[in-house]
Amino acid sequence: MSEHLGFSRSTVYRYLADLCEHGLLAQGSGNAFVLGPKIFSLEYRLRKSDPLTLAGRPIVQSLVEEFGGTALVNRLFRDRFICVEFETSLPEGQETHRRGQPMPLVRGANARAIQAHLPRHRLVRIYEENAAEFAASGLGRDFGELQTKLREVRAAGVCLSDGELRPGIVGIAAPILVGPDTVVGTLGFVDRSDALGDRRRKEIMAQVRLTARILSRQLS
Amino acid sequence: MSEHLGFSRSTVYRYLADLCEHGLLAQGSGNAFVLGPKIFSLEYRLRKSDPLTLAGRPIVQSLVEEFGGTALVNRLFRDRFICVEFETSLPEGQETHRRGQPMPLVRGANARAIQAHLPRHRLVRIYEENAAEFAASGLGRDFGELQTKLREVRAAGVCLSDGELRPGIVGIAAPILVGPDTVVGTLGFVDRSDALGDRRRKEIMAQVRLTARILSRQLS
DNA sequence: CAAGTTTTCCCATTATACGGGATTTTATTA
DNA sequence: TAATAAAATCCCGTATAATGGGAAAACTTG
Repeated sequence: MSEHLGFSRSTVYRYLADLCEHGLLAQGSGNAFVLGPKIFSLEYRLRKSDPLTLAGRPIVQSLVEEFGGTALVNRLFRDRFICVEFETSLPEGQETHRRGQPMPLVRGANARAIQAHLPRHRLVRIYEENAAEFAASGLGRDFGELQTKLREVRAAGVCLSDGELRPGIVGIAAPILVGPDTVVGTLGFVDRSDALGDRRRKEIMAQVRLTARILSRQLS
Repeated sequence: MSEHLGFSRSTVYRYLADLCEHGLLAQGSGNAFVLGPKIFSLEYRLRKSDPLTLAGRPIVQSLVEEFGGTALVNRLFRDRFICVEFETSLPEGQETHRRGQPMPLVRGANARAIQAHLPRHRLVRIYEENAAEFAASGLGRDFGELQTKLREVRAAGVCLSDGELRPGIVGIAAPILVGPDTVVGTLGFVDRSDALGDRRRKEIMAQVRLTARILSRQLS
């Protein structure tokens, strides 16, 4: 560790002792270190206090009860986009998503829902940093084209992607907004393409759009 | 904040900026600060890597499927004792326990299961720090009496408490051990007293004991 | 039990975090 | 919209606290 971090051995010992002392690390079996109890308690606090997580839980549960598949709430931080709540009807271990997982900001329905409501300068930044990926995935060979597509998404209030992130998987997502038009996250739904007929997709899109709007209102 | 923490205003601004920078805090709506995205991703890592959590999940699920009620895995850290995995058949919001919640080390079945396998000096310390509570709850007016009781628990490999922590609630717990006799946590089961007849209790105790032993072996 | 290894402890040095104050930005009111 | 007040950010010299070297202690291993 000392080598890897570029600190002297004494310093590494002290660091480890301090981190353990404060519960951020813990000595696991053998001579291994694992993340400590503080992580659990911080997550517990977060879960109990974060309004998005709190309000999102019953919603994702209801969606999955109604339509099967997987439903998730994702939260946008300054630069990261993370799944903060999810529910699935899939058997244990087969989930495609999980709490805490980083979500892509470029491709997929959830990314699109975010992009559509991002202030221009933030969108530009994302576009520039990932120009190659945008071009490769077809949507937006230039920035103008992207904007046109996003304007549609914005008008619709919900968006669908089929096989854009993973082949054979459909994603449906709607933005969660606070205030007039500030996006703080998305409500997403995911299922296998062949499990969802055209009629079903429309139905789910309508529901996701509505529930995301309810969530938005609860937070405002 | 500056007043409360005893730091100058500049320092507090810098702290907040740094913490946000690293994702430990995030600026919430308004001028509030909330725990940041790093908490989610750390918890995610922990969940994916911690063997106790990993191995515990299917077990608590199966127990609840079989017997209803609530099942939990608790992990003992140096000084803290925390629920790291739980499953319940109770409707949302009515759970008595949750992931991340600190568990008591003095009273209740889980506490007893830990105490019974703690090295002497650690038990002494806990006893001394909480002598009043031990005495008040009847078990162990002196250290000798406590030891006698714990010896029984240890022999049985499982223990039951009725209304010891919360009136009308039964707890059943067995220690999770690695190596010859090092306790790292407990497997617990909780339900309403009136929902469990004598026969049922015996049945569950046997199962909890067995599954805790399986868990122990998986970890060793 | 001795040789080797790991861990802890201590202290002088240096680097970096701190707070005061200047500067910029945001909010408030007339 | 301008003027005033308040809040937030930035900058830099000083002082404090983190660092690494090395000695001592504890633990492994042959």
